Amino acid sequence: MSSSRTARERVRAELTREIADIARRQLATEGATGLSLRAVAREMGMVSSAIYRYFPSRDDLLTTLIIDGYNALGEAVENADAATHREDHTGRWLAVCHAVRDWALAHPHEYALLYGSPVPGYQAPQDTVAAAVRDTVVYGRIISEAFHAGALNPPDVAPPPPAAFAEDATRVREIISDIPDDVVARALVAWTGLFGWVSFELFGQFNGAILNRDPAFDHAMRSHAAYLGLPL
Amino acid sequence: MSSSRTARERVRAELTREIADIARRQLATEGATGLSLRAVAREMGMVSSAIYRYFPSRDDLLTTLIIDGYNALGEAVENADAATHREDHTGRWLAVCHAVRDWALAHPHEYALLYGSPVPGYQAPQDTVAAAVRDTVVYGRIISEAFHAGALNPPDVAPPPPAAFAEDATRVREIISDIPDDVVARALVAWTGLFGWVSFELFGQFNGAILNRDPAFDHAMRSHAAYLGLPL
DNA sequence: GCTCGTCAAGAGCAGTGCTCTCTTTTATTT
DNA sequence: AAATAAAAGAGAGCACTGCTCTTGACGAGC
Repeated sequence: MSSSRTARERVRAELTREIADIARRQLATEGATGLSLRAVAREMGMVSSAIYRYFPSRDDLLTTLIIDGYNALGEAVENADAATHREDHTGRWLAVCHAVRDWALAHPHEYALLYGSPVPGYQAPQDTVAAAVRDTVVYGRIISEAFHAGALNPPDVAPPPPAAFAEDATRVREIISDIPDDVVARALVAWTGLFGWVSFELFGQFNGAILNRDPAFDHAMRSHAAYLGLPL
Repeated sequence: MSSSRTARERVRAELTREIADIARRQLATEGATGLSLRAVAREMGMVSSAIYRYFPSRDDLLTTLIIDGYNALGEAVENADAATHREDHTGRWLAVCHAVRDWALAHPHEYALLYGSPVPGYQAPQDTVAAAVRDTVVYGRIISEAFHAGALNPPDVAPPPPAAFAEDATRVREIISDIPDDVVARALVAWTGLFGWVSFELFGQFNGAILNRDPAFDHAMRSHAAYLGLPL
């Protein structure tokens, strides 16, 4: 009884996975707007309406791809961090930066789906946020551990964060635990700086100007490290 | 002869402008992928094929909107800079930052078109780049003037840019004139940091975490100013 | 053995960008 | 003023999209 039911559910899970895989391949070549349910169905030898047995709408398929994307990026970041020495906080930060950029360059359309313009009419469901912060959690752990190891000695040039920032800092501390407001503020600047750079590079803003990008990126991220107070 | 010819060309120019205007309104409400030539034609009381007399393709209409967008943002940035004291370089930087963010918040879909995921299959023609650097030119002027006024005293924590950066720095100096490589590098970090923040805010990455955004943004941009070496 | 839920298939709806042809309007030339 | 050339609008049509609804087949549980 349950064995046959699982047999059915197993083929269902298998097909669901295959649809997502083909969709991901299409996403990689055509981009988000080029993702077509009918094309996926065609490639599977299915009729288009059959897809709807597995994904109630195109947006649901997109959601799956987004969650998978966040997880893939998060895993890449986790692996990069794990391959470094725990006490080498600067190395960990740089490893995270390069992991984000490398993954983005390898999966430009997926990156665009995660960090580019939101798909119009598409409202990200709550399921995505858990996966979305996976890389941020790694980043937060590095900052937090560096701070508590006394390895964060920021240059004394930045103004203190405004009082109005306290509330947001408390919320951020649910991810990056136990660091003072000013470190939260600096962490935010570095984090947005990382993704700002990657987005500029990927979305064509550097075209014709910044061409030798590997060393420029590395130096920019070292600059952020210096601003964070990480030792160089 | 020429007066009648201009009569025809005048109504043509008028219609072209009206199409672009309606398209911009649609873009503002529906987003880039929701921009439909047929809908524009419908709103104009035209038949869809007639639009093609004015814009050979949807991409051409998009190009027009993109150029207009860059110009609108560039003008906003220029005005913000012009409203400050020329010697107050920090104030000018902050004015530019807020102008970019304010414009982006007021025109989220247009900002997404300019700085978000590139539209798939769409190749930005050369016409766009002239308009695209308009805000960067203002920024570059501020940095350059601050440097030559001796107002740039960066904290001595950042590593010097790598030798491989020299070539790109030369290219950047065509926009930001006469500043040394390390200032170019810092300027790049701040510039990407600004747009990284705005993109995060606009594309939903701050949702549920950073809510009191005005003061947080202002502080973040002051931090970039400090890193640039601008006096606070 | 019969019923019932699951699934694939197909037709169809409303929409899209774009092209082609045909007709009407406008401007120029003879 | 009439004839000609150029430009623009109208409409049909192609191939495509997401999505819905109905029909028919198959396998599991009573």
